[in-house]
Amino acid sequence: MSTPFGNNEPVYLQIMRELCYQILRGDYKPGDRLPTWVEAGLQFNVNHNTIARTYIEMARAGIVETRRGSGTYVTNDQTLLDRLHESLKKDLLNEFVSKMTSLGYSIEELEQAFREYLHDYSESAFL
Amino acid sequence: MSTPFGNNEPVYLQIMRELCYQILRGDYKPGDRLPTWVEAGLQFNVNHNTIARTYIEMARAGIVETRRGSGTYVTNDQTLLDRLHESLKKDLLNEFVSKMTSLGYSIEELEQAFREYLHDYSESAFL
Amino acid sequence: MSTPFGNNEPVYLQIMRELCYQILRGDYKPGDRLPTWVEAGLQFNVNHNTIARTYIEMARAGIVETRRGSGTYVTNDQTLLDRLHESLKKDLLNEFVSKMTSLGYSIEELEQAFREYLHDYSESAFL
Amino acid sequence: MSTPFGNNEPVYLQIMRELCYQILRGDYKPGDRLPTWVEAGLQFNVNHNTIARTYIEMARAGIVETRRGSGTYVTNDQTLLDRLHESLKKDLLNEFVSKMTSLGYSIEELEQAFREYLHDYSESAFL
DNA sequence: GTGGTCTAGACCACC
DNA sequence: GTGGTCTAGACCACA
Repeated sequence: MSTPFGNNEPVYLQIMRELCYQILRGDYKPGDRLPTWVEAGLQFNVNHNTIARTYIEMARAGIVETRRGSGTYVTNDQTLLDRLHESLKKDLLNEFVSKMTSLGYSIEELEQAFREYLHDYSESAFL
Repeated sequence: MSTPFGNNEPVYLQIMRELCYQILRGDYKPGDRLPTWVEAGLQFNVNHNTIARTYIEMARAGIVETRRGSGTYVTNDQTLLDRLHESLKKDLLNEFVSKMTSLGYSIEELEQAFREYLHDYSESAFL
Repeated sequence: MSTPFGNNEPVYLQIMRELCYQILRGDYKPGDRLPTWVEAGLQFNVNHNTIARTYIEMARAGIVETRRGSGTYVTNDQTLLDRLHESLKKDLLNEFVSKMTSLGYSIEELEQAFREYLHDYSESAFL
Repeated sequence: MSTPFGNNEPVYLQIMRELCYQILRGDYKPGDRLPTWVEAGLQFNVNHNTIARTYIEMARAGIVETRRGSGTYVTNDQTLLDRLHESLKKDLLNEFVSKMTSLGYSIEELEQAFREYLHDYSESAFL
């Protein structure tokens, strides 16, 4: 049964999230040059204008820095990246726990469900 | 620092989620009558047409049943509700774990972060 | 694949159609007494008020005649019934042919499709 | 004598049927762009929101595909269109035959009535 | 300029 | 009085 809540998130935000995750988990390090609009457009299979918008938003958040005629670079401000990392972690945890409790789960049931999930997850990893 | 990913979800879907959660956690039981368009509109502080759209979507998903001139009722199909509950639980777990791993967390770190979060959470509950 | 056009026809009209058909094909003859509201309500599994509305509409069309405290009777005006019969036949043919041509069928293709359908139909009748 | 069964079908469904027919008979080919909300609203002389609802339903049925900021396009899934065409044909035949038999026509009388109708129909075409 | 959402208010069909 | 449809017009997201 497919969940009845469609995914309406704009494409440029989905890409922004993906790129932020790649930066925060170290795929791109501070100072690294991100792919050009066209390259990233091909990677994500979207129009390069969509990538442009993504980079603009990331620049506004301070995560990247664009240099005219040179490219888009990951910020050197490691503190900012760390804060962002921590902030996203907390958001994910908050969202997950709050939605599960909205579904009627107590803290104990939540822990139980989480354990079961990870158990199944690691088993399936052996395949 | 506020997370740089805005929430663009349409209001009628937010309300749909909220109502589904209320049904699934038992606030409304199978066969119960939901608030009328106007009542729910006042509750959620939106126009009654937005509620109408919400109810249409929920009816299409089989979660509720509308009877003209009478009202909107929670389905009596407990099986469907159970399946929906299970499905939503899995979706939430999947989304949480997949995003955390995208952020670079290993399974162990994930468990660790989760435990810490719940620890802080239950401590703050004593306040 | 289920056709994407739902059936929104009001219940009282569906019942009216069914009763008219029963009269026109002779299940009820001119002068016959129709079931009471309550009886018909049980037959069609609807509220007796819905039957009341059905009978009112049929009376307005002259097909039946209600006598206070006695019941609802099929009209004795055979001419009216004949005209109604002819009229419904033409409507059905018109609607069918016009929709099929709207779907792009020529007269020849229409005849062909109709013959095929009746062929399959009579074959399946042997089962 | 006008048939006593009114047509209460919602406008947005009538338009949906009309557009589906136009697509299925080839007025719009797979991949073609349908008129915008406003254009179609002017064509059918309804509010653009009614067209919006029509397009939403057609998109849900997979007949069209909407691209934000670009337009609404006929699906490229020819198989789906073929199935829909076949399904609508069968529905029309089923409805016609079942209603005629409900009216008391035997298969032979049905064939006879159909032939007569087409005969008159083609004669009138010469006018 | 396109689709998508939302509002405010009207009218209708049904119960 | 409930759900269902439709209008008219506004604003936003996206391309």
